[in-house]
Amino acid sequence: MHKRPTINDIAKQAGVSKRTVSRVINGAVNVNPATREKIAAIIQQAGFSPDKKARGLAANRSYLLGIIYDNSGTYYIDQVQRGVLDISIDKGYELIVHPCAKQSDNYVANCVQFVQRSHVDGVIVLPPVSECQALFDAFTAHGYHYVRMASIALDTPANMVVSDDRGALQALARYLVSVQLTQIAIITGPANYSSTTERLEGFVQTLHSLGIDIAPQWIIEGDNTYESGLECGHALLTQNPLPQVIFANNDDMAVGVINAAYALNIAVPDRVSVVGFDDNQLAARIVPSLTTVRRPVAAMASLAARKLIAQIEPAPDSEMPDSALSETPYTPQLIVRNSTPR
Amino acid sequence: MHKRPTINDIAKQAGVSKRTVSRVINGAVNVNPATREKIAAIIQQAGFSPDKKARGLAANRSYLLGIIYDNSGTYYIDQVQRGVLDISIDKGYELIVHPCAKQSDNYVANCVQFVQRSHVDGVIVLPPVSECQALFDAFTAHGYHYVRMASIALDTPANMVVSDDRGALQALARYLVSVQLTQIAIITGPANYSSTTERLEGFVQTLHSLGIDIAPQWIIEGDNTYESGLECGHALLTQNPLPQVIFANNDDMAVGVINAAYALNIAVPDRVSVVGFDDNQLAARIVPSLTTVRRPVAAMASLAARKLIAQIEPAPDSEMPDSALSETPYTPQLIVRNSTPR
DNA sequence: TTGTAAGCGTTATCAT
DNA sequence: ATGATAACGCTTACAA
Repeated sequence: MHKRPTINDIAKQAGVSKRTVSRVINGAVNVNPATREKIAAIIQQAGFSPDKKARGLAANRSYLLGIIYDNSGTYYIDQVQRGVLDISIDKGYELIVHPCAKQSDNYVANCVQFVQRSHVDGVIVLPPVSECQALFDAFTAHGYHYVRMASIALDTPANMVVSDDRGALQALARYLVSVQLTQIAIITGPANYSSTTERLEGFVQTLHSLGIDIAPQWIIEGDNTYESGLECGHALLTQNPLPQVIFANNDDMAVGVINAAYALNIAVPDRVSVVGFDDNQLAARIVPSLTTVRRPVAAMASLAARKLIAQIEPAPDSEMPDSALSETPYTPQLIVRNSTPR
Repeated sequence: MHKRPTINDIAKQAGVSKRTVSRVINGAVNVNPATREKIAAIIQQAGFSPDKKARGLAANRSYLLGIIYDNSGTYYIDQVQRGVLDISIDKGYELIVHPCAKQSDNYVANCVQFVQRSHVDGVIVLPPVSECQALFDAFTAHGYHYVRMASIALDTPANMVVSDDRGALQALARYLVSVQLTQIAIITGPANYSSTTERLEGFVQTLHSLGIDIAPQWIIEGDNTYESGLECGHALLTQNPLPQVIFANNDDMAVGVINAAYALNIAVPDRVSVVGFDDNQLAARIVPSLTTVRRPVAAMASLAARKLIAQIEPAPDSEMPDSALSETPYTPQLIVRNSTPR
């Protein structure tokens, strides 16, 4: 690595003190416009950009954001990373990643240690890790900044970005009823996830309000994996009579159901329809393509980044009005494809 | 964020100078064992870990590694990230991500700027970005450290991690011939990618050596996207006679072919077999599941991290023998599934 | 509007 | 074997 220009080099070239250069860098107000422009030009021409570690050392910041996740699905993760970067880069923050193993029981300590050693200024936490209250108790105890992404407000607004999964499943319920699909089975996610509850309740309650109730043996619990979908799908599809529709708590399981149906020689959607949740890359490409629910993941991640940075940088004034961070309710969208009748 | 203990706090507590604490942290030899243990205990008990930015400021390092990619597929990206972290964390480096838009024509400048502003100590570059020579000329000119992942040695061994795609397709050719599948069509990747050439040549030449030649109209160029697979698959499947097998340069395209076959009501593998490359998450889940080629992506990424760190930290001695970085030839593995006859 | 100087938490040089 | 002390590149009181 070659030597990069420093603030001193710029100051020397401009014939001013480095304090003035610092002012220009940070957009302070009290600088002579002529001086400012001159310095800006030199900075530009020299390709200078302030050293984040030096800057951070002085300001007690790292200008690093972290992102913590386990098995959120690679497509989801990728979208979150891009959504966060869309915002953070402009604000001067880089993004560092921390995949963790939620099943290992020391993962709270592992995540705390990550924040400690990496010295990130704050972290964005994806589901299902975002549901682990113990983790955020620890973060709070340490005074760490964080934003959680989830399907329900588990925390203060400043610490949360929420998608309205409940509303999405209300819409799905209405849609299914509207196309006469009323014998419905459900493969839920793990019972202790709030995403599971939100979706299940939104679905079941709306169906109930429309006069439809689901037989208890048609609600079974999966674990959001493909294998689980395969297994639960098999269980459901070997019952008699068959449900008209199976809703799986996510696309991975829904694809498992489609595979189970295929193995049992049950045509989708002719004999049974399948609906998922996520709209991941499989959804559009599986045969038949999957009817599912899509959340605006990248946009949600961008908001998470904005909220996190707002925490880190106490508003200098009312510069960033709260409205910018207000809850644009992130309403997921129902995507109807070929795994339900047209 | 609460105040963390610093080296001064530790020094004070231990009743020694901070230079001595520094020695303990860095495992210097000239320290009294008793002193060392005492200090180590205090560090442990205080939960102290040295501040990377202060350390980096003094040592002219950031202890940050970067990873640059475009559309390598989210599953591939995720595996690389985890593979890199497996190594880098132990060596004290965090990982920062930079998705970039290769189609935008200023992306070389964009990537250079990323390295500049983030002050990463080095970057790992994934295909297809890793094939862009202009980028690495720029990196070299700036004196940046990098490692490229690709299907052929485009650079010095220290800067490359290579998978033997050519060998994998030789194996595939032999397999197909062994099961009597000899009327073969190919959907290649973009002609200017070396991965395309390696796979195509390995395949075609081996087939030729086995007495089989491919009709020119059965070799068409795709662009590695699902949509392209759909389109090229349709083109191939509306010819008469039909090929027995279609090899697509990656899984996304192979899944496109399967969808095209489905649309044309052509049974896979009964009337036509399909083979892909990557073994991404779709491959095992599409119906029928896809015969494909799997590279040890995480292991390759780990090696890339080791090579990169070796560049950054000039070997103190022969501590890390070159053998550790030697080319374990990364031979991909043929995965036979249901899109070819059993 | 601009500059001086101290300090952020480390490592590195040179003594002792 | 250990310790002063000066960097590293920046921000920030405090002056001028």
